[in-house]
Amino acid sequence: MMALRYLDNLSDNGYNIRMEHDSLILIDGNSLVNRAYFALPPLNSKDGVPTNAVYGFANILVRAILEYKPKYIAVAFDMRAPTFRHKMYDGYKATRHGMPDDLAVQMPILKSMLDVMGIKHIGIEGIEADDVIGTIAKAHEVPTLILTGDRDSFQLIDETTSVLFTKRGITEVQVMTKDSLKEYVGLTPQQIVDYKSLAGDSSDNIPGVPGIGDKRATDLLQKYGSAEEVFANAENIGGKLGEKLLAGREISLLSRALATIKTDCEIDATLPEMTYEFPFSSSVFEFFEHMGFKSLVKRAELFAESKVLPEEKTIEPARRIKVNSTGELLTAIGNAKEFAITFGRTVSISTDGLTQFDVQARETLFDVCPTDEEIVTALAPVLASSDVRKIVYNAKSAIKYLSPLGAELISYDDVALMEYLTGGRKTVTVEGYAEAVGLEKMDGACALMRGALQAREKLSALGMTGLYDNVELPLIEVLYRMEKTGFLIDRNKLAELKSKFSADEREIADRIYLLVGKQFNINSPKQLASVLFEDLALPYPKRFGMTARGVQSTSAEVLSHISSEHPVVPEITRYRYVSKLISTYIDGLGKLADSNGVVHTEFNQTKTETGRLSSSEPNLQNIPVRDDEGRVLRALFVAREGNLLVSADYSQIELRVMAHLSGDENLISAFRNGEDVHTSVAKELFGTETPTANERRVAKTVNFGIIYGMSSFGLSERLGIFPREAKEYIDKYFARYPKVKEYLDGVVASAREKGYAESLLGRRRAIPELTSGKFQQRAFGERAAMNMPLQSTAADIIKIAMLKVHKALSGMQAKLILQVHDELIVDTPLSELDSVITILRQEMESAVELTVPLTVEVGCGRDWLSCK
DNA sequence: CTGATCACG
DNA sequence: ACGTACGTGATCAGA
Repeated sequence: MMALRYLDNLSDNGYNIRMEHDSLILIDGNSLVNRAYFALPPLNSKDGVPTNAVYGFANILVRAILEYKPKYIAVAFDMRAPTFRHKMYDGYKATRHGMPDDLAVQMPILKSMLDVMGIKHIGIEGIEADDVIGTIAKAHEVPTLILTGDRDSFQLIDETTSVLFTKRGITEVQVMTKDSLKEYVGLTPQQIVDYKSLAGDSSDNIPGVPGIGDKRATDLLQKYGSAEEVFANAENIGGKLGEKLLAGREISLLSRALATIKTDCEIDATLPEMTYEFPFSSSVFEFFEHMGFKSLVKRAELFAESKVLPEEKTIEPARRIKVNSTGELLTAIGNAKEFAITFGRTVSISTDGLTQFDVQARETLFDVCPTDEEIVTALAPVLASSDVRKIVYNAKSAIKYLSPLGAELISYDDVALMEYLTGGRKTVTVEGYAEAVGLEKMDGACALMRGALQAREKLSALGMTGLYDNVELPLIEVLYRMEKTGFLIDRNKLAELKSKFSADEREIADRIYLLVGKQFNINSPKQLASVLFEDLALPYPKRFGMTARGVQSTSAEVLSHISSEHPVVPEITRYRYVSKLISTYIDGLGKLADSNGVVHTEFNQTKTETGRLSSSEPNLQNIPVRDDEGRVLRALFVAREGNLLVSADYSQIELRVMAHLSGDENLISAFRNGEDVHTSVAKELFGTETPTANERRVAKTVNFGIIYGMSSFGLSERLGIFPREAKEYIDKYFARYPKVKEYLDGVVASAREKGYAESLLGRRRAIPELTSGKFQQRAFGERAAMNMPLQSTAADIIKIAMLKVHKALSGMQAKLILQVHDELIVDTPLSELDSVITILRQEMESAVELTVPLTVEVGCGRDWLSCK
């Protein structure tokens, strides 16, 4: 029981946690070395031998040793010989390819490294590494951690065994215990094998029951508990699903046998054999040196004798002081007018950038540690004080952390935001930030204190203080409120659309199988290409090249070119569409709704190159609208009980910005006269007072092209005409709007000279591609430079509008809930409807004053669909 | 994980 | 002579 408790509490950086028992780490050598190999760029030792996989392996091994201080370690490797699973099923791991050569040569090096370290490694012909690990894990009572990137191992989790799971290559690990498995995967360890017996496993080529995938397998197991019970109830389940189950019973039993890790192999591995020497001996040091593992050689704590090379870095290390009470933390803050603070399992503060005080938060091994609540309660007055400036990294996430603990964050600087504005750096973790500035990852508070000083100077030097103080910083609170309020989903409608689209999807799939004469995975571009261009021998339009994987593209564009070649092609196009609607928008949305049916998107403020926001989990900025069939999904987004949604969007904001920035009289007068800009441009291009619908369409495409820095080729593609004709349109456009041409040329020239393009409010984007020697890169830089001020100024404008709208709505019930680049949505009580419409129009149109009017179109309705 | 595909402004 | 419009995020397959 104890093992579970401490494993559960191990932090990412458990530097002051001690194991209370002698523990064992079992490593899946092949899994880890593979991940290391693919995660790292090619590296070589002095003699030119590839080393990236060994280096990655060494790094994660060292991290595990330092964090968990295991008494025993063993590494298991797969051998070449076939195992009982291959004999049972020909296809087992049949989709696996052999190791790349430059990985294979590293295997003996890796094993000699383990030998030098005195770490036992085991490879037995005919027994897979998983089975070796399973057997050893079950044979010993000690707390055991299995280090692997392979999810199969989750079935071995029990009271004393957990899995250290590598994620994102090898940069992150997650401890998977019984409880966290339930939380993240939704299954018990016992159910993992059941799951594979139903869903199969494509990486090992375990078949599973045809027609049962991840979702259905999980649902069935959550409902019936075990695969056995699922089959016992197969007849009651009925329908297609029931049939699939009944038909797939045999294959499921085979799959189960393949997926079950053996725990009773003949392996002799006693605990004493699995001890190792740490800190490492000088031969390990020499090995690292010979291999060129510089960062490992520098770490004194790894080696018994101090043979460490002189430190190159000149950055003064942080002094870290561990405190045991909230009182000591408050004393450390003292009367400081500002201090840096990081939250997490450890709360750290620094007032001078040199010394950092850490207190371990949350439940830990040590009863003396205060809880999150205790720390936050003690700090609450100073966090909420407008007299003390708090320096944080990603304030919105700090506010989210503090809010449920009853604390507010008022008066702060956000280093992540400053870094984004001044250096175009995207937000990482505070630990990542500390490392990026040359400190240890634990020295977050010190890094922030130092970074804030520099970043403020840089903001001021770049003329961005106003953008930061008056727009980006206050926007944090607005975004937080929007996220917290969230958007209500109509769950009845969701279920209704789900069954309607799913039935549709099944029918289309059946028609496709009938038309091509076999079943295959329509979602697999590779399988689809082989069906279309080999089985059916349809002509592949040759202007579409091969994809990076060396197969023909099956994109909607390719399909549209061959749609009349075979009746299956339009069916596939439609299947794609319906399947996209289901997986991304229906299932995706359902998973992310809270218990009240509300989705809380995250607005990312430090993500884009241009200063736009982005939205994720779920992304509410790409809900279908362009096709009638998909647009109905907007009816899922509804106003709260008794309320209405009001949607307001800027009309042609980017073209208006271009009119303003270029000063082109012709364009300006079109907007001042309230003309439809596409029609105006059509008149100019075609020399007619009454352009046809098609002429307007062409003009609209040209307008978009201008915003995106188009080429004649690009325009010709989209209009389906020859590049020569497209060039005529472009020349004509620039002849009629000469200052637009001047302006765009000027932007590119200025960006090339200064190295960046900028928006109306002084937001910058560095464009180093402009000075590249490669034509392709340079051309990209030119297009990006032309687009940036337009997209970015539009982003500035709606951010100002959001601040104004939020302020104007204060004290009302109506709430801003969504921004979609040029659109704002407010959920409002009926009683406030008129005021809200007025506020939106007023505040959005007056956000900035341009030489052309900014106009806003407003609509309202019970749901988002009916707002238009 | 990366690439292919496709949803949005 | 080069390759082909700017900016995003989610899902799936397959390595």
